[in-house]
Amino acid sequence: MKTRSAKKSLILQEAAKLFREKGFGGTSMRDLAEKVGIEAASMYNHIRSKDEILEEICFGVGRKYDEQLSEIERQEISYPSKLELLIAFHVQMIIEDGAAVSVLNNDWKFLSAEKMTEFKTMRKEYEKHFAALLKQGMEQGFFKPMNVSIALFTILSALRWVELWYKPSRGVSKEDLAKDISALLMNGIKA
Amino acid sequence: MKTRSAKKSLILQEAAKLFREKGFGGTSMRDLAEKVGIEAASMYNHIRSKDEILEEICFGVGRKYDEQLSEIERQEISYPSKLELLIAFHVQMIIEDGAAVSVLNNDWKFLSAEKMTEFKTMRKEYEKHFAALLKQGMEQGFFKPMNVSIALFTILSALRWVELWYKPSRGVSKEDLAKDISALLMNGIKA
DNA sequence: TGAACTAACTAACGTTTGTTAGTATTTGTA
DNA sequence: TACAAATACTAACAAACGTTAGTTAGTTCA
Repeated sequence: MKTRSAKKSLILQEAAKLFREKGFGGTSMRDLAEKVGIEAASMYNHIRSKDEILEEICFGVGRKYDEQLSEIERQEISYPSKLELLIAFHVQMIIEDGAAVSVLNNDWKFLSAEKMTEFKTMRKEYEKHFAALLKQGMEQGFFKPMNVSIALFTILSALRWVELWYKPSRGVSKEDLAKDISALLMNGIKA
Repeated sequence: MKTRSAKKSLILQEAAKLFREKGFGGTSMRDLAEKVGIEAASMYNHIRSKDEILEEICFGVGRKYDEQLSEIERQEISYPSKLELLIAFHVQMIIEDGAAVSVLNNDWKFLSAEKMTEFKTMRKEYEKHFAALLKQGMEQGFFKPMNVSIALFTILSALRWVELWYKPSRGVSKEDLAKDISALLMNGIKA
C-alpha cells in the first residue's frame, strides 16, 4: 500500500508534466513509461487506463480549488480581502503544481463523456461561488457595479497566464507576483 | 486557381474547428476529410501534410495580429485610446475567427521544431511591441507605473478567455464586451 | 519453508494513424 | 468533341497507438 501508491503518484506527476508539454493526445503510454522508468505494460499494475490518469489529475487538483474556496468563504473578512486571498491562492497553485493546473485547464476536454459532464459541473459550481463573492462585494459597495460574468472570467483568465509564463528563474517571488496581479485587477492600469 | 484555393480554405477552416474541439493530436485526417466531404487521401491534392495545415492556420492568423498592431502604432492617438483599440481588436478576432485563434493559442506546440522557433519569434515580437505601447503610456503618465511584463500578460490573458467563453447566443454584442473588458482592465474592479 | 501477493518483464493483439501509389472521374478549354 | 489538367476515388503501407496475456523475480508473513 505504501510503495504502490508512491509509484502511482510518480506516474501521475510525470503524466501531468508530459500532458502539459505535448497534450493528452500527444503523449503515449510508452513516452510516459520511459519517464517513470518502467515498461508501458508495467504501469497497468498501478493504473487502470490512460483515461484514469487524466481523471485523477483533473479531479485531484479540482478538489483542491474547491476546498480552498470554501475555506475563504468561511472567513470573516472583507470582500476585497477575500478576493485577494483567492488571487494569491491561484498564483500559489500554479507555482507549486503548475503541470497539474495546466492539465486541468487544457486537457479536460479529453475526459470521457460522463467524466466530462462531472467535470463541467464541478467547474460551474466553482465559478458560481466565485461569482457570488464578486456580486456580494459589489452589492456592499466594495466593487464597482458591473457585469459579474465578465468580471469573473476576466479575473480567472488573467490568473491563468501565470501558468504559461511563470518561471522560478525570473526572480519574481510568488508574493510579489500575486500582489502585482491583484493590484492591476483591483485598481486597473489607468493612472 | 480559383476552385483549388477555395477547397483549401475549406480544409483550413474545418481543421481549425476540429483542432479547437479535439486538439491537433486528437484530430485525424479522416475526421477532417469527413467534415470537408471528401476522402482523406483526396485532401493531399490540396495540402502537403497535416503539419502544413497547422502552420498555415498559426501563421495566417498571427500575421493578422501583427498587421493590426502596426496599424494601431501608426495612428496619432493617445496611449489609452491605442490600448482600447487593441483590446477591441482582440475581442473582434476571437468573435469572427475564434477557431483559428484557439489553434494559435493552444496548438502551436505541435509545430515542427523549426516552425515552432519561427512562431515563438513572431509571438515575442508581438509582445515586445505591445509592451512598448504600455511602457510609453506609463512614461507619459497615462498608465500607472508598474511591472510591464505583468501588465502585458495580465491583459493578454484576460483577453484570451473570450475565446473560451463567448457564444453569440448570450446576447452580448462584441462592442459591449470589448467595452466592459476595457473598463475592468483600465479602471480595476475596486469601487 | 512455502503460499500469496506485488510489480516488473516480453510478446503480441487489433486499431488507428499519416501518407503514398495507382486509377478513375469530373472540369475547363481549344 | 476531344485533349489535358484538376480532383476525386480505392487500396494499401509501415509505424505507432492503448491494452491484454502470460510469465518471472522478489517480498511478506503464517
